[in-house]
Amino acid sequence: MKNDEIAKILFEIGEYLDLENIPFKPRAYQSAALSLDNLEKDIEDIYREKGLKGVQEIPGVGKSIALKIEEYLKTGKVEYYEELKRKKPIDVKNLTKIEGLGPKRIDFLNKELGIRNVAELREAIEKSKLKELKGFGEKSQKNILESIAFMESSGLRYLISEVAEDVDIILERLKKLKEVKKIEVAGSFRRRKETVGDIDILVASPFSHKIMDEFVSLPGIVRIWGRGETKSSVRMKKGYDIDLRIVMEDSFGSALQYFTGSKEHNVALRRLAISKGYKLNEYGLFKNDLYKAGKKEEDIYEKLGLQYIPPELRENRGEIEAAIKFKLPKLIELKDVRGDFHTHSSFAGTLISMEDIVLRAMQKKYEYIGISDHTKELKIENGLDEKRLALQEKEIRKLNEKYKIKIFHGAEVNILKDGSFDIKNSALKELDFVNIGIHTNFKMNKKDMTERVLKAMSNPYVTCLTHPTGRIVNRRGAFNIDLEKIFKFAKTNNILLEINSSERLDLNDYNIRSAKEKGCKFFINTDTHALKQMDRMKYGVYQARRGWVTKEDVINTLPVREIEKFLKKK
DNA sequence: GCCGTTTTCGGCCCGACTGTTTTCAGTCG
Repeated sequence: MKNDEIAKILFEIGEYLDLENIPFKPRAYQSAALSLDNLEKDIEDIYREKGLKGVQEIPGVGKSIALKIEEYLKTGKVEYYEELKRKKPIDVKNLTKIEGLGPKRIDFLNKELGIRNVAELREAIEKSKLKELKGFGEKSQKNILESIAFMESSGLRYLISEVAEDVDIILERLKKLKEVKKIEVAGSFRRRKETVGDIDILVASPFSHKIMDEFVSLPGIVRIWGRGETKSSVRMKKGYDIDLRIVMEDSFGSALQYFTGSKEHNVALRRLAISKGYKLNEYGLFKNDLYKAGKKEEDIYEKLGLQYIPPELRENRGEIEAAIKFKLPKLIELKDVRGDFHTHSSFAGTLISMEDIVLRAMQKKYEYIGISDHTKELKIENGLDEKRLALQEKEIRKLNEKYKIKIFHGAEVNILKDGSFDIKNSALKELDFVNIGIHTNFKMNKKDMTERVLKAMSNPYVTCLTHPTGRIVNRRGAFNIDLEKIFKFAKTNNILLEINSSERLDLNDYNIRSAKEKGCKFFINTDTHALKQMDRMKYGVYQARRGWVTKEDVINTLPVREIEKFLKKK
């Protein structure tokens, strides 16, 4: 989609204008960029269908920016942007990533030392030129150099599943202190964003010394960035930072709201507060300087006349408007899930027996469990052919007799390059459910890939399309596919879409929401290849929540009788 | 440059911290 490309250009225009110290325009460009980034529809389609007027309907896009978007769609370039780059050939995008450097200082460094990019900045520091400048010194020079080094060594964001364990340990340790009255994780971790840059932990307490002492002596810390009365930061072994903030109990709710973000949500919320004659900050909600709320987060939303907004929805993607009308969906919860339809057993490629899977499912108090091994094309997974699938059926029947939990027999069938399957319909017919997914030939153009998947979905035995975009967070991007068409087809033909809880997290939050809006239903599955992975269901549920999904949208929340009916219809 | 149940003109979120100053600009979240 051109959306990203244009968003990037608009964002950078904002950064260049920032360098020139122009007020307000930078924000205008950057909010238009954000809005474009969040757009569900393809900007090219919008322009084709509704022209310039349609483009102007995008929030934050007025006449001037719409014209620039049109120019890009027609010529592949925005002259205004090219001119800004010519005038100031500075790599603003990467320079602003360096901590302690913003537009003003970048422009200053360019004027004083002619610095245009990170490499030249590093060179200047190595020659100790920076610290001679007005407003810079030994310390800022050192900090900048460290930030460059860190950026070059990692730069990635972390999956929440990668940091969750550390977070749990820290919370448990700090909770034990009697000085800690309340404690919560805030930031993007609390919003359950798929990846986080750092972790924010918030504590309510009147005494802070002991808490800070404990915090900076936690296991896994490699360095301490700062240590103050109310705020300290540490760098963890894995490479990310944890910030701890201590506030008074009366401000805990407002601080939690503030530090949970997102930034965009907070900006919108504060605007709303102002329009109602309030002032909102991390210390509380005030009217005429009188404290009105702040102890509990819920009170702030209530005083503003809003339904409580769960953290997962706080992205300024319509949640405030919905909360004004008390029309927020009741989001799905982990406890609503009654089974898992994507597990791989040792009958094919993994090390876990079907019985292990069944026992683990019972431990989780599931009502049912689906076993879905790969089919034969996936040699590496020892994929099953028709014969072995029939053998597996016998084993599963035995297990069904032995245990109370209902075991469904399925498969994860490969969608071949031409959209056909690597296994016969006669075998699929015998299964309780059929997942289909792409595991090979990722590199196709959008049209061919879409046709391939649509053809696969037209097979009458298909229950669910697994990991529909093929992406793996931080590792592999989505393949080219027209999701709008896929979602429409899924809705019409009653095919479920998978919310995959593994590091794929596929569908992602945006796609989930757009599928839901088209009336699609989902499976949330773990894609288990090792027993422990059956525990990651929660990450799929988080994504679902971020996609505004309710229990009713997810088929594996149904009681066993109803899900049997659902599957039999296929 | 964008936007509108006080406005088509005049606003645009806000407080803390850092490193540098000697009262504050710039940056961050």
